[in-house]
Amino acid sequence: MATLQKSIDKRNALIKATIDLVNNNGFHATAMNKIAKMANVSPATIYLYFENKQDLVNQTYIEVKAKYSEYAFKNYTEKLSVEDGFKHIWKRIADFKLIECENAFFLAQCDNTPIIDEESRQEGIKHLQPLLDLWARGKKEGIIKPFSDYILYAYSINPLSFLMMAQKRETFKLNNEHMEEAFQAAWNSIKN
Amino acid sequence: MATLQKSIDKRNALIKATIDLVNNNGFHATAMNKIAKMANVSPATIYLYFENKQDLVNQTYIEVKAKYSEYAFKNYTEKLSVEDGFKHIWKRIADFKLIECENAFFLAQCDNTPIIDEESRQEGIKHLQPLLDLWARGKKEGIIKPFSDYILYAYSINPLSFLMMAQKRETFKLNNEHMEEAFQAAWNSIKN
DNA sequence: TAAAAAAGAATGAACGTTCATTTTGTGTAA
DNA sequence: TTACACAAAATGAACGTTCATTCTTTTTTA
Repeated sequence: MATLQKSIDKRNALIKATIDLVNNNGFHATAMNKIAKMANVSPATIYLYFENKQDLVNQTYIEVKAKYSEYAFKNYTEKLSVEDGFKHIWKRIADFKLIECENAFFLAQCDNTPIIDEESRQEGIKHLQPLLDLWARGKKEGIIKPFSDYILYAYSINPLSFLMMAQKRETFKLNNEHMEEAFQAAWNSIKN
Repeated sequence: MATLQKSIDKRNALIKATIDLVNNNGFHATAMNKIAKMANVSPATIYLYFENKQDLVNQTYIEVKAKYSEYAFKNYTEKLSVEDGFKHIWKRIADFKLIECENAFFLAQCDNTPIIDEESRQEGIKHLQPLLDLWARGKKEGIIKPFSDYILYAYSINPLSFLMMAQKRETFKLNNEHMEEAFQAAWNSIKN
């Protein structure tokens, strides 16, 4: 008998190519053809790994989103004070958006367009729980304003996406001083 | 001699249809065919008003962006104090994102994807000057933190886009109380 | 050697755009 | 006021191209 296994490398190459091409051309302008070529694979091979184009982009989204939240909570522990915990997570997310900016840009694009199935989108949201828990504790201790989580996120985390986008477009160059300012702004907007 | 004039109504209908379809399907998934049908026009007619599909979406972007900044600065005067002036503009922008949310959503999509020519994007940025002037004054008077305009924008204005998106996806329902909270967060993040 | 994996060519559908034609509206002559 | 001429505006069918996907064949490997 012979059971080969599909190469994880090929799958990774396909996902990487998808991110790259979608980032630069958008989802629908990205041909399966091109994805295959960039991944050094035949177009037909894609369909051994993914059901169709939509499935490919959905899975890419979920994978990148998982990588994002894993990165965000690396080394985080609930033992930290609310302020320290927040600063830790905030800095990790900031790093991700700057260092893994191709991944972050892909997420931004998915989150601002109708290319991702609602189901996959919901799947991606789940991972932020530790941050929500931290906020709940902060509110209880009177350290964080009693705002809805949506507003807390909009003002403390999401602005990093805007800065990343400006950076990517090369209309703005983030340095360490900017980062310090940005964190101040974030913390001031949510702290009590 | 006979000089008919192309109907402005038709052009408007085409732009409206473009916004609607691009919002719901994305740029590349929107066929000229469908735009024409929604605008009650022949596909060929589009090419009397616009060079091609890219030109159509570029012009739509510029038009919506102009409407946005006109809305933002309605009734604003430099005679207001920095805080009052900021609150005025902020509320106008918030209203736009909630009331004209189809327009706002279209802009968000354009600003987060590569569908718009860089040239058209630059064209759209110009209009925010009064806000930048206000910030410059605020910094000089020591009322606003000496942050770069990108950071001020990211933390005080851009979060509204995130809230609008959540609202549009019906995962969040903004009410007046939320608005008050959001303004507080915005002001706290930039005030000295 | 047998079955999974991969390949590349083939396919039909859908796309943006153009072409040949018809319709519309206006200035002018009767 | 009417009728005509004519050019701009508008049309629907048609075009060539490109796309996602599939089919058939070849390659790989246990």
